[in-house]
Amino acid sequence: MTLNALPPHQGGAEQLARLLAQSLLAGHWQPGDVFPRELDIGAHFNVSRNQVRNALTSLTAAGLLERTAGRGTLVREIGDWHLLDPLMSEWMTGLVNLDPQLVKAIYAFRFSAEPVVAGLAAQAAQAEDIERLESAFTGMEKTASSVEARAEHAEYDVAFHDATYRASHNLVWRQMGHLLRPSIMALIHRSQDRTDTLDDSLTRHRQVLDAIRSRNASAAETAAREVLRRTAIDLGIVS
Amino acid sequence: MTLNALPPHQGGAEQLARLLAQSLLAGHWQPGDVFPRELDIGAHFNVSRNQVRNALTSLTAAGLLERTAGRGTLVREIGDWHLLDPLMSEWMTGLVNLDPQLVKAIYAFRFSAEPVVAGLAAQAAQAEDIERLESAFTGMEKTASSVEARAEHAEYDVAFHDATYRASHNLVWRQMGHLLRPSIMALIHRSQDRTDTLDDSLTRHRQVLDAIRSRNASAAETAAREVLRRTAIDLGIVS
DNA sequence: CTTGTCTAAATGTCAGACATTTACTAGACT
DNA sequence: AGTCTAGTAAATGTCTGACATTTAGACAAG
Repeated sequence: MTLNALPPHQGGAEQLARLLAQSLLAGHWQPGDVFPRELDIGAHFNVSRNQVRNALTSLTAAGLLERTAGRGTLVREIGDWHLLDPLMSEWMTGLVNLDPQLVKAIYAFRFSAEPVVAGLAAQAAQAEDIERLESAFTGMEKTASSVEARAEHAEYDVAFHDATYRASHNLVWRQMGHLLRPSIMALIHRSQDRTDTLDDSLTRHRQVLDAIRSRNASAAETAAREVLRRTAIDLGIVS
Repeated sequence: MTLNALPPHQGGAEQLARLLAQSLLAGHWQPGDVFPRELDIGAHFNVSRNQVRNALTSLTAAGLLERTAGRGTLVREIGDWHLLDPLMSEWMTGLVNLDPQLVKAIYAFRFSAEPVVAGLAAQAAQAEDIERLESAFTGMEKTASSVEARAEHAEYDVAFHDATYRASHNLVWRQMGHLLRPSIMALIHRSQDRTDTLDDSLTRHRQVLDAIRSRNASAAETAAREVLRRTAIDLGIVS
C-alpha cells in the first residue's frame, strides 16, 4: 500500500495524523504491513520529522500502529484499535469510505447498548438533561422537511442521542457518546430520506423523549430499541 | 497541589507518565488547577524536557490535562477523562487510592452493561470463546480456597469477564474489557473474602458459563446480573 | 548447525535555539 | 478617568542536527 499524495497545505501535525489515520480506517493496509519510515513520510509531505513523529504518536496511541525501536512501524489489526478514543471518532467522522465492518460493529453496539442507556436516563435525568433532549428534538423537527438541511438534521440527531448518554449520569456511558457522530454520519447517505421514513423516525424519537420525561425506564428501553431497529435490520444486525 | 517527590530510577517517560497520572487519578488536584511547568517537572525528577513532554502528551491524550501555547497546563475535570483509554486502565490498576467516585461509576456501568454483553455472548460464542471461559473458571476454582492466591484469583476473575466481552464478538464491547482489571482490582481489598462469599461467587460465575455454553441468552443476562449484584448493593448502586 | 560479531537501518533521545501564543503591564491619546 | 496600543515576560510548540539504542540480517568461526 502506498500513500495517496495529499500535502496538507495548512495546519500542522494534526492534519497529517488525520490523513494517515483515515488511510488506515478506510481499510487499505493489511495488519502486519510495514508502514513507511518517518523520513520517507516527511519527505513525501514536505514536513519535518517532528511533525511526522507527533502524528505517528497519535496513531500509536489510538492503537492503529505499533512501533518498535529498530524494526519500524507496523499496522495493527482492527481488533486492537481503540475505537473509543475521541480522536478516532474525529477521524472517522466525515470519512466516506469507512470500513463497512466497522460501521456494522458500531451500530450493533448501539443497538444493544442504547436501550439500556435510555433506561438509565429515564431513572437519572435531571431538568437540564430534559432540556437538552427537547432542544435537540425540536431541532430535528425543524430540519426534517427541507432536504438541504440534511447535515444540520444529522447534527441534531447526534445531539439527541448524546443527550441520552449524558442523561444516564454515568461517566463511562457518557464517554461512548463519542461514537455517535461517526455512526450517524456514516449512515447519512444510506437512507433515502423519504418523507415517511423521517416522520417515522421523528415519532420514535419523540417516544424516547416522552418516556424519559415521564421516568418510565422500560418504555424508554423499548422506544430506544425501536429508534434503531429499522437501520439495524438494513445492516443485517437483527432480523 | 504539589508532586510527591519520587524520582523514577528506572525506565523512561512511561514511568513519569504513570506517576503524574496516578497523582491526578487519586483525586488530588482540582479541575482548573495549573499543572507544573515542563522545566520544573524536568528539574524535579531530573529528566530531560523531552521525557516530560512525552509524558504530558500521554496525559493530554487521555483527557487528564489541557495544554495551550502561552498559558500553560491545566487540569481537566473528571467528566472529560477518557476512561476507556487503555492507558487509563493501566494507570488505574494498582492504584490503591482510586477516587471512590470513579470506582462507583465504573461498577455501575458494568452492572448495567454486562448482562447485555453476556446475552450477546450466549448468541455469538464460538468454541474458542467457551474454552477461554472454562479455562478462566477452572483457574478461579483452583485459587478460591487459599488466601495467599488472592491476586491470582483476581487475575482469573478478570480473564473470565474479559472472555465474556470477547465472546460477544463485537469490536466495541471488546474494548470495554480494559475497564475490568482496574474495576476488579479496586475492589479486591473490599470484600473480606469470606469462604461462603467466594463459594457464592463461584456458583454464580458457573451459571454464566453454563448459560453461554447452552446458548441461553436470557439466562446469561440474569446470571451476569447476579454475579455483580452483591457488590452493586455494597456500593449503593442498587438496593 | 550453532554461535558470535559486525553492519545497516530504523525508531528513540538529547540539547539548544527559535517560533508562537497568551496574559499582563505601562503608556499615550482622547 | 477610560480605552486602545505597544511592549514584555513566560509558557508551550517547533525545528534541526547529532547521537543512542534496538533490531534484523549477513557472514564467518567454531
